[in-house]
Amino acid sequence: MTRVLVCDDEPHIVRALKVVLREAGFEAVTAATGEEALDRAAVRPPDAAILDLVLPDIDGIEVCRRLRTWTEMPILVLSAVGDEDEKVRALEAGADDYVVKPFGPKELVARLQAALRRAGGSAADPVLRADGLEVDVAAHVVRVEGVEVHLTPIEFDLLKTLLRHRGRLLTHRALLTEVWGAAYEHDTATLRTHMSNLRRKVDPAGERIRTDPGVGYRFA
Amino acid sequence: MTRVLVCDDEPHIVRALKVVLREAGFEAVTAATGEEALDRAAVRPPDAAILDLVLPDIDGIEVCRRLRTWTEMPILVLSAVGDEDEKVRALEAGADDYVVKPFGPKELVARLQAALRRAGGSAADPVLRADGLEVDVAAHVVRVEGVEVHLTPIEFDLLKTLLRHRGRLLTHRALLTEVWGAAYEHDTATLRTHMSNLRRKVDPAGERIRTDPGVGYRFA
DNA sequence: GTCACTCGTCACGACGCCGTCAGACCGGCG
DNA sequence: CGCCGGTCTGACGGCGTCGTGACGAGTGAC
Repeated sequence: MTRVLVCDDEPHIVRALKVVLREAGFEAVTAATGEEALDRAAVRPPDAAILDLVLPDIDGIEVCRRLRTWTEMPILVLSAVGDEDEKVRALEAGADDYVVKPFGPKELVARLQAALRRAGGSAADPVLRADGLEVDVAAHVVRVEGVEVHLTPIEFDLLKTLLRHRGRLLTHRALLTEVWGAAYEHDTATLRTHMSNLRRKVDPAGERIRTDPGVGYRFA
Repeated sequence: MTRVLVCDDEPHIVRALKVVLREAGFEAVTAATGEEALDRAAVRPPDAAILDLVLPDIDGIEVCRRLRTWTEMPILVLSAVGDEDEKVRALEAGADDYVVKPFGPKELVARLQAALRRAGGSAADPVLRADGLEVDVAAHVVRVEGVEVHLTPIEFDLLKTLLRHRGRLLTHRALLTEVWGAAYEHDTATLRTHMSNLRRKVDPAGERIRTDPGVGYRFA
């Protein structure tokens, strides 16, 4: 689900935005101050941000500018004032849109979706990361310690399945039915071979993929 | 210089916009009707478009939709009415922004620049570049190491699609439906042939277009 | 200590996919 | 009517991927 960071100091606005976004199919992450917004974005980057201009600590424009030093996510700026210079400053600071309160919920969602659509073209896909491992599921790209590694289709599906249930134990049966199909349910020999090949490519040190003897495998 | 297509049926608005844009460093191309705007854009694609919603012949939203069938240029929609449903319709039709009259000239320019920034690079370049490869999508011109290369329509679409999703793996199905249409979904033989021809013309060294056996192709 | 079991690894053969070429078809143009 | 560029099809050699079997290592039960 697409995650949107909402930063506003007025609780009732935050609550309203949360409802609107949830109904439109987004997941809202909230922050009441600029610092908090920057922290949240740093810890787990959202797919877009909605910032109020007036915040208790730092200016919304400054938040926007700092976000832009490391991310290209769509940023919408909200404000109660429609002052033209303010709009220009926000847009020049890297905001994608400037919406004046009061605004309709449908308009906000439409503007957010327009910004996301525009960013989706050039922006990077969501990437699963773990240790020095990066898996871009959409682009079918796997990098180990930064260098790209070629995986065969089966190896990629195997790694994807392991990573999707990161930490959880996956039985042989679960992996075989997920990757090969129900007919291969008991073909553990094949699974061993491909797991070996996968490890050689993405886990030469043997730290990431653990085997639970007699049961299955898990991604640490 | 960045060229902006301005479409409005009120002459004094067009004149005002022209001045504003010129002062901001843009070149303005004008049209008074929707059809004229579509014609001008087709003959020589501008880098962005500003469309009034109310036009003598066809709806501004319809113009927007038709432009979107072949171009991704930033589109700003202007309107005298701030009706929310109208905004949503315009944004869903592919517009990047919706500005309600009356608006300040600086705001308009800032919004235009924000849209251009987001659209790709910073400015006027409809040219996709990678390695020693240049693809001018609008002009249908391809250069390899500086020398122009002739591509057939299919080869051009193929290269355009690969380049637009640079780095991402495109399955056979995705390429076939994108370039040929849904009916050719399983016609991999044709795809192979054209991919071979395309490689001979734009990638004789075999470094740019990669094959993922059993899955598809990608542009490195 | 021995046995049974499972796991990881390697080598090998089979199969299917890939790249390439030659040729047929078709519409546009002179 | 003949030429020509563009597209699709079929055939063929080559190579990558996959599944199988064999072998040694590790582990726990008795």
